[in-house]
Amino acid sequence: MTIAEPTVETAGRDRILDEAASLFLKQGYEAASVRRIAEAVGMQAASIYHHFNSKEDLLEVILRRGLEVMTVAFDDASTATLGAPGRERLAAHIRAHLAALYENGPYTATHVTTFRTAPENVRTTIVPQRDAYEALWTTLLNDLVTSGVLTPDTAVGPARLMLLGGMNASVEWFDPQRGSLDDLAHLITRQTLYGLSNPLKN
Amino acid sequence: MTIAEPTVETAGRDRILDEAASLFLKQGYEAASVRRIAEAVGMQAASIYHHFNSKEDLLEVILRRGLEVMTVAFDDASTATLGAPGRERLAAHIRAHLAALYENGPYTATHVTTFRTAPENVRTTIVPQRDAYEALWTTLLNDLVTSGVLTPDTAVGPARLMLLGGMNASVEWFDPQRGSLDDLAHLITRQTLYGLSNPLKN
DNA sequence: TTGCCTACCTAACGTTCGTTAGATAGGCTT
DNA sequence: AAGCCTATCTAACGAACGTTAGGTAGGCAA
Repeated sequence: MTIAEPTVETAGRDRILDEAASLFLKQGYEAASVRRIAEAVGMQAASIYHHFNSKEDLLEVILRRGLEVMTVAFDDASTATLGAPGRERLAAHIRAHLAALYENGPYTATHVTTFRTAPENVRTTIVPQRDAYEALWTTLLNDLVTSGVLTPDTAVGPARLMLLGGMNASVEWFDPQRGSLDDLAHLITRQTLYGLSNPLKN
Repeated sequence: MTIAEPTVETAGRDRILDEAASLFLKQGYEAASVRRIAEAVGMQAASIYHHFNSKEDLLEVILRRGLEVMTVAFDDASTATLGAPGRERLAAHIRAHLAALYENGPYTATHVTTFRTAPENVRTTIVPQRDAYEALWTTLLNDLVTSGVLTPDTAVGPARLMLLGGMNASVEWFDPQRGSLDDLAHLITRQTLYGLSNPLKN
């Protein structure tokens, strides 16, 4: 009994997180009541509070986990393409972000759809970790500009926001059951690098 | 007293719509209570129900108005660039969609951020009108492919969703008070057509 | 001038919300 | 075997929710 709290990690807790994240994703944070979350898990509403201090606490854990899934995916893509050409590195990171959105549970998808309207105190505590993730992308894009892969006059800030925004918006229409994640990643990579213009009629 | 209902259109009603749309945009539909909306307008919660049948009714009117602002903007852009070159037509429609997001009130921005988690019956009644707007874009992009402006192997469906998704996602970061809407439109148009790749190192 | 209609008000309704208190049943430790 | 701890339960709290009933003041029409 040296350190008590953080070592406890039960299956019940993860079940709650899974169901809550799914409901937050589908209905939004406010619309998904603690009672409905509990019902989805198969327990009473009060039992949720054995695992979490409050509904806001539950949301914060979910948002943080979603961010962590993204960050890990980004780092994995970085180490996997350490010496690779710039275009390959970009492709790998796009693919990684999309994988974070559609694999390892609904946490990342819930994060990107719920963060904007989350209660202010929850949002505030998460902002630093979120800025860190965006900084990873900024560094990557800056590298690609410096190494000449991207146009020298690239506006890195807007480019990053458009790219991430476009990928995140795909949660509204892309169904990983119906479409291939690799196809989506290739499509977005190609469109990001070369655009839609017909090269023969430039 | 031939036709009573639809002729009534008061300033009070529009005030309610404005404040409600702003609150739905900032906090989400569920989090923005009727009482808070009424407070923002400067009246009592019960007075809202003199103008609207229910909170869902209020949301539906707002979502529909947001869609109408988009559609009118699109049609205006179409007639304004009837004989123009393909790239100019695309640029005009991108600029028009962004203008719909950031001018004429928060209705369009509220639509694109609130629609996904809106109550199902509200969403259902709006879907046809929404499909009609997306069809406008599909037709435009198909025309641009046929006329050779866009690559023949363009996947029009995903391309449309990425473009609209990227533009809509800009409501999370673009502030029309700080940045120029024309600059944003040019940036998105250019990135959509030509991508970020360095043409010298192709 | 009377009467009606519009646009608000006050008061209250039943429901659902997040949350807490306290009990219980089963498993692990001693 | 005794005691504790974890995970759940039932019951209930006060607050906030969307909504309704009924009243009132002012302007317009007859």
